[in-house]
Amino acid sequence: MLLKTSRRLINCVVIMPQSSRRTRYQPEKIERKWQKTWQEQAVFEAPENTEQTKRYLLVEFPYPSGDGLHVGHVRSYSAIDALARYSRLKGFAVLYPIGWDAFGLPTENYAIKTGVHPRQATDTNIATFRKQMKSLGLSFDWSREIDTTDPNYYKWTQWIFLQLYKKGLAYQATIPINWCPKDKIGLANEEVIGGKCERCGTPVTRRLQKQWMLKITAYADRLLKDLDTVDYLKKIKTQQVNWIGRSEGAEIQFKIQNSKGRIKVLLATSNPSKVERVKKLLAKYLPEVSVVTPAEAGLPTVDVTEESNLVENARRKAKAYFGKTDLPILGTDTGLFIDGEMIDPAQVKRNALRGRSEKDLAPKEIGQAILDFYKTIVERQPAGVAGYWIDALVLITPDGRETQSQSRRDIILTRKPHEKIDWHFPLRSLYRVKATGRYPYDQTAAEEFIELKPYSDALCQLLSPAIPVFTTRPDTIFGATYLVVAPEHEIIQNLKFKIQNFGEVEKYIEKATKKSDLDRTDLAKEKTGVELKGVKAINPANNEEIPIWVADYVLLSYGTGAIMAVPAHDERDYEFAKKYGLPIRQVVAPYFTKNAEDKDALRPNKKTVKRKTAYALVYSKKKNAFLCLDWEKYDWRSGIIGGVDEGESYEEAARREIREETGYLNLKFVKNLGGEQHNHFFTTHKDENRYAYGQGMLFELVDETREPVSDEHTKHHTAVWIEKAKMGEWLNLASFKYIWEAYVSDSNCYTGEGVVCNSGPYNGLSSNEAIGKMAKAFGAPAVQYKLRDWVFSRQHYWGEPIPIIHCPEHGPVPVPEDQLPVELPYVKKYQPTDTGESPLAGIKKWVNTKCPICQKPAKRETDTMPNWAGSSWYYLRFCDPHNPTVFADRKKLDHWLPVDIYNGGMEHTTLHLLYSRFWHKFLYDQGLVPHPEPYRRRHSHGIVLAEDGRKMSKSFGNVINPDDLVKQYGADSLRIYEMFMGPFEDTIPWSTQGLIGVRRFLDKVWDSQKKIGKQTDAATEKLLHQTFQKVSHDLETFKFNTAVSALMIFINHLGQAGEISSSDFTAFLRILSPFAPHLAEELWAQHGGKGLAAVAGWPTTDERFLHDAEIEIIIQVNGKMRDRVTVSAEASEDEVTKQTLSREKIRKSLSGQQPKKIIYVKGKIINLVVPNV
RNA sequence: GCCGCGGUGGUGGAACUGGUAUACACGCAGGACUUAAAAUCCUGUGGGGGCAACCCCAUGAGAGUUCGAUUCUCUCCCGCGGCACCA
Repeated sequence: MLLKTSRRLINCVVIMPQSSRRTRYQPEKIERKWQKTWQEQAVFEAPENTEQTKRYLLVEFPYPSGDGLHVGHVRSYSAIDALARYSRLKGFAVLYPIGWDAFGLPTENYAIKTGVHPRQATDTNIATFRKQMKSLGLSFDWSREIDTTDPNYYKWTQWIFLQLYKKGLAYQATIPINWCPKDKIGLANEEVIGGKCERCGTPVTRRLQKQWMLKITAYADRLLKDLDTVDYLKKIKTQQVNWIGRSEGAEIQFKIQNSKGRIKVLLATSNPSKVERVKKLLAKYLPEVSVVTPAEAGLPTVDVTEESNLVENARRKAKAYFGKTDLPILGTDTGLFIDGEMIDPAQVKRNALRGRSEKDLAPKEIGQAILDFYKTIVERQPAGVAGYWIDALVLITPDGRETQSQSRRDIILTRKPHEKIDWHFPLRSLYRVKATGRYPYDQTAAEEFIELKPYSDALCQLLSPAIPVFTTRPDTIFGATYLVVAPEHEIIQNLKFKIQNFGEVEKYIEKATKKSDLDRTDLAKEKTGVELKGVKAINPANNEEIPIWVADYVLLSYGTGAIMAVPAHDERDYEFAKKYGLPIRQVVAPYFTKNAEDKDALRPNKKTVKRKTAYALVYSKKKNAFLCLDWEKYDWRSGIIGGVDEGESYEEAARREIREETGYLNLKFVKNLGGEQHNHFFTTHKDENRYAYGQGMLFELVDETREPVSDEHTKHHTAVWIEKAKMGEWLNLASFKYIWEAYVSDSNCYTGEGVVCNSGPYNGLSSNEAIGKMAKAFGAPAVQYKLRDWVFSRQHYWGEPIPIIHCPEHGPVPVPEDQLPVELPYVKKYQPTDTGESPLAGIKKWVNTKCPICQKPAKRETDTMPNWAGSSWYYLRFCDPHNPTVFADRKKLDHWLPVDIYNGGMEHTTLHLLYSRFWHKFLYDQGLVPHPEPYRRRHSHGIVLAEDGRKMSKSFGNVINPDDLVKQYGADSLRIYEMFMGPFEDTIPWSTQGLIGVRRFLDKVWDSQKKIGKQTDAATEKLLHQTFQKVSHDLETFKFNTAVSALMIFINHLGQAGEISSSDFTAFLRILSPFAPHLAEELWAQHGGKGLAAVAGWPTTDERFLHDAEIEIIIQVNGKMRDRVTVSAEASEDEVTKQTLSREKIRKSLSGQQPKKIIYVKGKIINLVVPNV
């Protein structure tokens, strides 16, 4: 109450002009008036049929929350508004639109809590926002206002989704999602705060759920590359680059080692001749596989003699074998089995054609459709399925025709269901089938089996798969001493029958997958894992058998979900290997050489001599110090170094050198330090280049027993004991710095580049050369991205329904475009269902519909789209917001696109920007938009913190409400203050005092009316033109704060000394109007401005005022400012020098000396250099 | 840990391309007006020394390059933002 009263008191004072000597302006009297005028005259509607150059300025459209406009919004809108108004004055045709990104969770949560329908809440919030924005006098083109929750808008959001679907870029996949076990609801990543549910704080777990996905990864490469073509703030680009996370390396296959008879498979036939043939083939080509017949496995024999009853046979087999045996099943004659599920071949074809008639399609298209359909079936399978043994009933011939194929078959296999599959393979094999007119297993001829190698390869892969591994360091492959696979990796399930400790492995997997993300990152820093006993992989570089481990430090979602572990050169692998006692083999040696400037730098014309060298650190416990050498002829400070003689080991050489150079005799070898290292430098005393390669070692001094050291040794260096604490500083040779590092960190892991060693024929290559060569030799160069596909499903009510209908027969079918939009039904309950489905699932009337293909009962998709959907293309709709027939008319898009300047919060610079760039590129590929990139330039404004430096938040009670500020100080003050507070991109705390300062400035502007006279005085005129220049430049470069300061400087000057003509005064009003549009407009009207200041044009700078006839030269002595001298602008260097030297002050500074050197920078500075002053 | 950005008065910040460090604003101090307060106006305001002219020091710390460094290079410290076992 008290607060309110005092505030009112302040208001009263503000309003009473008689109480102040300076006249003050009254914003509340003028602002509303001009806002009305602008609206009535439609001055801010984007002109389309003009000759003017267009400029499209865009601010992120807000989410109309219940809290109303935030001062952070105002910061962005005012600044870009200043730019928009400036651009109009400059003569551009400006599009500066606004709308509402209104779908989203807060509104839905509010609805759940209060029972107010989201539609109604949204409308209320929008009305508030609109009113607030209008009260600020923002020059938006309100005729183009859009709302993402308007069916006329989201019709096109849905339409774009369907285009993505039709191009195979939208698909369904079962993936782990964040799940709140208390609320029983799936959570988006944004709703998970610190591993906990945003609403109730329950720790989030993972749960598999079928979700719609968008294949943004297909655009990863272009999203990255095209960043070169746009002008974004550097940090925004970096964020995008990091998010996409491209890394180059190699994919390498590690085969699983097999041994005879280790794998047993069930042969799904009892036909004796077939059993015999298969056994014979397997014995020859896959000896590790042995076959069990159903009879041997105690399973019933299924009679499949009648080929005409194919489907029935398949069904019977499936019933008899699948799920009843824990052996993998090898081949059947009939039907189409996918992981035990029997699929009716006729149905396959029908589904594949998706309601299109066979007659309308070319044979090739039919073939492709069927193949595509197989893909979707296979890819739909959850992870962990062994592979797919499909007896295809449809064959495609080389010319693409479909043939009768009941007795033929094909194998379609996949390594990993959700990963890319070499779909070329089955087709190619089929060609061969056609060529020979036979198919594999009925023919026993070995050649034919070989000729049909893809089959045998595929079979091998199914039964003894390889593990693909991605690495950025193929040069370290000889050091790969074990493999690690992610707990969810399918290979583990595939190898189920080989893994001896499968129980233990399963337990580990269960524990690992149950861990939430929180546990996996924050807590479980200590690496854990279990070896897959009974299976080994083959290192393709050296054919060594290496163990395979499962560990959760390897992530399924990156690369291939498996790694080759190189403990010697990767810290994570090193840590793991140390813990579990796995072998560590060094294959890259660090390579040290000297810079060209150094006196030990290599001399190219000298020969290089190789020398095996021992590097020893000797530690004395008693002294807590190390035995070192201080070199006489060189600036070297090292440990003990010495060449290794013929027949000597490193240790022997080290012991000998220690004795010879320091005399110490009793030493204990402790361990190697840092492995092999290479040093390449020039030796002055030998006049040759030396290539010293060798091993660092740690010894401990046992006792002081010592023999005398010969003069020959002491003349080169002195033996000294250096305290442990000083060693790091003291050592200065790269070789020993490296050894010391290894000692201190107690790690022999070296992750840098160097020279390849212990790698057979590759020894001696630099790691860079080796990366290329080894990648090709043992695998294939490959590129990986961190970017994942976009999870596009939300189980919420308040979002765009995904326009898909699920038909039991035809699968997912797109809603025909003429039936869009699929409108959100009106409901009373928004709570999610127990099953984690969207609340829409409960609305039977809406869910149940007809299949667009067969008209039989079908169900609507109940998931809705995420918030990001509507905002991924809104800038397109602004070009043509009311078009009922297309999302935007192409001509209008051609006219307005791309967005010239786009501003928004830093929080949207990764996801939103990436998503909308992705959609835009997709639309570009479809020929629907004119450019590959939507935004030419992107800026981000900094956050406005509360006055106390914390985030503004209701709970802290430190929120600043723009409405109060407008009421108390006027919209113009608020707008200018938000620009003046600091650099646009910086986070800055709010300061109401600062705002008051700006208000004083506006009062001064108002007051300066009385300075209007007949003529502008010279100084004022000059400053005015300089201000035109400065303000223009600063606006273009987003330096709003200094633009405002330039205006203040001018007004300060005018208030103190100046006189100004009426026309110059109104010229000032024009440059003021982007910042304080209301005040400028009012004064403009009062002082005879024609029309509106908002469209009055930008004053031209008279260049004459930017250059002075006389300039001031700064005089420095030794770089320090001592005096200044005014000379004519054309003055020559000699003249300036003469004048400078004649000055009393300078002569005093020089104290009689003559300058040794004089540096003159034209028109700026003259610097006199004297030896000592 | 990695990547990016930054560190300038009591405070927000300014300084073009290496050339007068601290513009503009807030705050503070003193003064004017006023019975008084507010408002407004004037003056001062990085630190130290000096009666003064003027001098010295200062852009996170330390080094380097340069006639001259807030600006460029290296090392370190601190803060912010992003990513986080990314193979």
